[in-house]
Amino acid sequence: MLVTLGEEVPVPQQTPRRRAARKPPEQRAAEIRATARELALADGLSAMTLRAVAQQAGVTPALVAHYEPSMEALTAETFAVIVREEIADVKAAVAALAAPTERVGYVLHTLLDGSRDEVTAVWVDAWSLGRRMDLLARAVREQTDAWQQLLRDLIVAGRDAGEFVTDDPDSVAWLVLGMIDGLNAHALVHYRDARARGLVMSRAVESELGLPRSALSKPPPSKPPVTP
Amino acid sequence: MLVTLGEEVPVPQQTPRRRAARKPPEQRAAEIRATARELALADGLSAMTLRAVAQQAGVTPALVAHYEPSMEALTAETFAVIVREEIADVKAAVAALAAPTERVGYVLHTLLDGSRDEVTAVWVDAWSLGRRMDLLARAVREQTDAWQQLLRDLIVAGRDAGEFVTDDPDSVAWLVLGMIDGLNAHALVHYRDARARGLVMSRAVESELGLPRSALSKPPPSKPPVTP
DNA sequence: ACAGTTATTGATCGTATGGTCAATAACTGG
DNA sequence: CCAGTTATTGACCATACGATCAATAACTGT
Repeated sequence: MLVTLGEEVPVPQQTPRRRAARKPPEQRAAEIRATARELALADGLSAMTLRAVAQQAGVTPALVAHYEPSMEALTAETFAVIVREEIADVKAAVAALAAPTERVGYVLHTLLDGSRDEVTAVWVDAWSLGRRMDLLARAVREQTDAWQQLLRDLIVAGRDAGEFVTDDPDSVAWLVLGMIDGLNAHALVHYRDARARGLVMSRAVESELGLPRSALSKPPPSKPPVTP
Repeated sequence: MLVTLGEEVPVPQQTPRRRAARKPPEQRAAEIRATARELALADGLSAMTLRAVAQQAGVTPALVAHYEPSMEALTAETFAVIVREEIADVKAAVAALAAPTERVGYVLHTLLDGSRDEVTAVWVDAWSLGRRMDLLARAVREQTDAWQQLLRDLIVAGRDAGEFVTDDPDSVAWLVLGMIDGLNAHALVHYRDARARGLVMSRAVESELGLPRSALSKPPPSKPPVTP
């Protein structure tokens, strides 16, 4: 075979990626974690590979590995960040509402109207991956507890205010959380009408909390602030 | 470097695996699918790789690839088989019970007592993988519908028999299915007392079906037959 | 302007994935 | 007993994964 000098080597070379600018470690670390968060929300936790994060961050895989202890740790941490953010969002929104009934109504509505499907996908991935990743499983447990606690606190407050009637706020909180997660998981692969889901859910919770029919099914009065 | 004749080659060679016996294609195909089923139940759908199935079946990866159109197809089919089996189990067990209330009580009990955690894990994997595997997503939709239909039929029968009161069996069926899936997903990573889950769930369903308190919370009278 | 520090990288390793295909070896019927 | 059929395999391919480490290049303080 003849060798032609100056032959074009068919290196794919997708956008040659020049060297990343040197930045203070804290900033770079923050950027990498932010990128991981975006990636997880966009394509799921399992799409959050070393290489994918690196490319999205405009950086070498080696650098991601340098800043993060392991991909499992980054996955667990990213999951926790996303859920903490969701919880903080909801807490902030709820704080702007006065009555416990309104508050619970808002929570059900915002969690079931399909506007948080990306987060649902992250939860589902976490349940699945959590069986093989201990750190992630731990994070899932913690965040599940945090959610349950939020719901329980709302319920207890409502009971103390005389709006709800229940003898077991803890169990009701677990039940409601289970309903939300289950219905959302279904919605992920099988889009039934979000409205229908919201209605049946509201009815069930009304009954659990001793509320009059359709006390929860009305949409919330206004759209509270949401961290972007 | 000197070459020693008769040198031991450090091939790992874990149980040399002699050639698999020649079998009729239908039988071999059945064995491979059975192996896939066992693997999925034992370690989850995502553990069901070409090589893992092959090794478990005592066969070469190439043979698995030869008998199955693709791993995605095998995954989807295995998922469907497992869930169809679960549904058939429950249907058979329920048929042995007389009253609709008993039937619903049995379903709740058997789905929430933790004895079907392997299947729950398969569901969770399917929700997660289904976002990237179209065939699997399709199977998930079909089997979700099948489950909903089973529940709805039970509810309608109970209403017709005058035991249940509800004006929307379809929605109640979706709600109950959602509760079950959500609580089971939680149980997968976070073992709360199965008994507690069953109780709160029973109470909620009693209320949805207009049943008297603790009509469902009693354990079923006897253990109906289960396909192994 | 130079030396020291350190953020970033390329090269590489070992392992895993799903998939293809010609070659092999075990049956089968004549 | 032999020829034809075919179930099974080994040898690959291309790709992806997480991770490590010496080398490089961009800053910093003097």
